[in-house]
Amino acid sequence: MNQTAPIKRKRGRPPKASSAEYRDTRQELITAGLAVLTEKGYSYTGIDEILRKAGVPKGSFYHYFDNKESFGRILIEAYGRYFAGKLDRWFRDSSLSPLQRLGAFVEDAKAGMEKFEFRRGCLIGNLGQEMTALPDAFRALLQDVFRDWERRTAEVLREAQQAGEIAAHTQCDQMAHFFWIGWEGAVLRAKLDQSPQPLDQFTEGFLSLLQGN
Amino acid sequence: MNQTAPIKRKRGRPPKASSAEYRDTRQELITAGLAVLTEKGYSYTGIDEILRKAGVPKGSFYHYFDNKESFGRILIEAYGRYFAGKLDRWFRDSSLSPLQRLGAFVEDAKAGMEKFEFRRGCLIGNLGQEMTALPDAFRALLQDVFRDWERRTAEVLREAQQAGEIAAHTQCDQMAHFFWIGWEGAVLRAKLDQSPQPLDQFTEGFLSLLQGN
DNA sequence: TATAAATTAGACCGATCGTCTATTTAATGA
DNA sequence: TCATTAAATAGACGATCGGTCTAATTTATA
Repeated sequence: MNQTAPIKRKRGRPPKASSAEYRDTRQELITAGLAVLTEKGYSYTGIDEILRKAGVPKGSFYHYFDNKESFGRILIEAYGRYFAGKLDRWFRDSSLSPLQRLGAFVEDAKAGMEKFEFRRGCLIGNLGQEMTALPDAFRALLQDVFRDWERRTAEVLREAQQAGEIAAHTQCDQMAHFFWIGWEGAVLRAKLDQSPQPLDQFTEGFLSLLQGN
Repeated sequence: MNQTAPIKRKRGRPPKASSAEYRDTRQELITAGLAVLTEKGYSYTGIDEILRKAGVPKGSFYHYFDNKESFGRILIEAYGRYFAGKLDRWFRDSSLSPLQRLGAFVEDAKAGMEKFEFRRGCLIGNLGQEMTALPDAFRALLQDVFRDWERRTAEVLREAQQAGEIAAHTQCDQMAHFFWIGWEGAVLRAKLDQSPQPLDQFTEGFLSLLQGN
């Protein structure tokens, strides 16, 4: 996010000593790309805007990436991994009960949206919505990410079951699927309303569905 | 949708007799605009694409509308009205119980998505997601539409309450809000998965939340 | 019959899109 | 040490965007 040093970007092959710079430009493009695409999606976003944000000249982009589509694929995978890590961080926190872990994730996600004044949403949700305008190859990637997140969520629900927090007959896989269907809607609405309220409202409903109010 | 007659579009002032044609071009632009924007959203869609789809030359667009933003506002309002009518049609069908009316709406919406092979979603949801890339004036319009749909939905829930289909302590306004938060997520996911399954999954969860299993 | 109103035709502008070639700099191998 | 190659940036390129504008055409109106 922050430019730790005002690195001079120079033409030509970089000196080997500072080989840190080699990866830097590429990583800065990915970071800037995620920032912009979580806000505005893929189709409408121009490469120029990402380059401007990263302070990288246009020629560099096509040195590090084949084209916009390839860049998009890399962003989807990077975001999927990033978010899976975030899920794990909370879902494996044994100092909390399984349902509390779910609640802790929600609070974290809320804070994440608030931090950017609800301008940034979920990359996967954004791209899912504009799927008809996207390269076909994106569909399977986006579906894979959801499958992964749902698998992790189902796992924490099964732990809640074992801990007796939710009924034994609860169908955890289906509930995890339901969560991610509705959660993306809540993120969308939070962006529209510029408020965490939809995230809370959906979470409350989901928890009360889990516990059979 | 279908061109009922192969109307010849002519230059010059139209004859007064067929004053139907006066509104025709304007209406065809709106229809084509809705078709494209429910698929791809606002920002990435060019006016040219809408004109091509409607078979209308560019000069006509700026005769009927001030600019793209104004056109967008008109589409939001048109879609809001269109969908409110669809809601009313089902929610006021007294041959069905209140909860059955909700289910009938869901079936109708599912059929609507299937008809276009899950390429078209909800205009309001689409625009909500890309809000950061939209004219500021759109925000309030989109929120108004959701408020309107939620009001109509809360009404049918209250009727379900009176009919004893759901508990008396159910907070109908909140439940209607929950429905529309999650429903938009389900539409998004149905588009990604090209399947009605997410719509069914969300509806099943919502109904079971309502009935407090 | 002259003028005004309504509509379409399509050229045009500056900006921006994604892509590609040329240039510059440093590492490498003989 | 010097030619060659690898790594990176610079910026041109044609296509297309939203938006505007003038001209052309047709009918209504007075």
